Amino acid sequence: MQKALIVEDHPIVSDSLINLISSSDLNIECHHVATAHDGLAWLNGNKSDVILLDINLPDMSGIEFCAIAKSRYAGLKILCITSIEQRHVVDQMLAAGANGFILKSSDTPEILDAIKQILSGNTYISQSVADLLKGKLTTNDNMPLLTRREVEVLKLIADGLTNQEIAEKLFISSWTVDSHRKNLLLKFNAKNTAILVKTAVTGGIISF
Amino acid sequence: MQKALIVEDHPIVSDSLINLISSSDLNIECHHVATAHDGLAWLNGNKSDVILLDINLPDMSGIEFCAIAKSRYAGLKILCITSIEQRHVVDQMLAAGANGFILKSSDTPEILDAIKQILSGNTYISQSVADLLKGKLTTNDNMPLLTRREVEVLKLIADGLTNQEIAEKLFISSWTVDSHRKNLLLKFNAKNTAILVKTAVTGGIISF
DNA sequence: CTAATTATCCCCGAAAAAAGGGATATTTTC
DNA sequence: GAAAATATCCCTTTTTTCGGGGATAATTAG
Repeated sequence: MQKALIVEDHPIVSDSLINLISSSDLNIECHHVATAHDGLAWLNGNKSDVILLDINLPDMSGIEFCAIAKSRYAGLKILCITSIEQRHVVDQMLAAGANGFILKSSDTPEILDAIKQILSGNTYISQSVADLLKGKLTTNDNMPLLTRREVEVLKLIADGLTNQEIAEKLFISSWTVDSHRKNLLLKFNAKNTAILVKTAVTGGIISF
Repeated sequence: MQKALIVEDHPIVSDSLINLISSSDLNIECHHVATAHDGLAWLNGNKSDVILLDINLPDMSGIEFCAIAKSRYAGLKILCITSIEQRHVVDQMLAAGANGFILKSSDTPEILDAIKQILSGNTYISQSVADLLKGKLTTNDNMPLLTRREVEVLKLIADGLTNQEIAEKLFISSWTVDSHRKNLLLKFNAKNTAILVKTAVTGGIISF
């Protein structure tokens, strides 16, 4: 008997997952918590083989939770289940040590398959997520590839700083900031700052 | 036997809903579609008593879908099920004629209760949503209250239009647009367009 | 090592936005 | 009906952005 911990704040989803697993051929016992805090508390005293993890938790980002859990319990497998289909989240999640990644929009059999795969030591990435990583971008992702500096400048622009202010903050000339700004407008094919920021935010490049 | 249409693009959620309803004491037959387009097509030829509607659909906003469905089929009841817990969405949804509103984070019994309530002609609003409407704002909502015109102008600003272009589009003077812009900056306490747009997008006032 | 990319710096002129004033008509709300 | 909110229009000055150039170090990738 293996054990799974479901960290998910939407009962409708967690109920479905528990039902799915218990009625499958997997011999897994599920425990369910709704917050990252409760999840970490439960791990501290209970052995788990796999965590089914929602990215949007009320008290902590799934990315943080994943990083913490992985650093404490080496053998633990983490399968992320989310509805966010944006590249940067997948990147960060995998960097945090996630073993698998599926979307809520995945078929239910795919979820069971993913659990089997990661329990046997593989990394499971659903096709739609794999497409994202390969840059095939099946859905809404035509975000340009930015350099580190450009992202940095973009965030400061979105925070309302002027070229001059950004220049002072980054210890560079305002001419340089202007160059980056122009490149950003070019890469995003944006007419002005307003639509540049909007595109960047909706595209997930700027979070909060 | 009454009929329900589930409009929801996440199989994990729709499966759970179907399961929930069929194993309840409600005598309801469920039909499931994943897109707004399919939903409208099905309604055009099949009687439905109630729609369980997700707000985030791939091809259309749930708000639009709600407005269209309500205008075509007067007796139809619509229960919105979403994870978005922001005030403006609730407002728009109710304005579009929704009969009920619950969150995905609602307990499963609450969902059945909501269906019963709206089928018997009541409007059901879950406690957490009611709290939002009362302005208690349990989570993150410090968005200023905007007028219709301000929202209109804000969206066009975020789309990259200049004051002059907005003026032409709305058949008003560019001075007027400038006034609205100033009020927006004031209400959002924003230094410039960049942070104004960012705040509006992350706050959910501008969708896509 | 070479080529490409990235980061840096520079100039100019036109366009737009921001900050600062106003004012008046029309709705909506009380 | 009166008060408040909303939408409209107007002007000036300063700041900032945008479009169009250009150029040179420092990395990075092949």
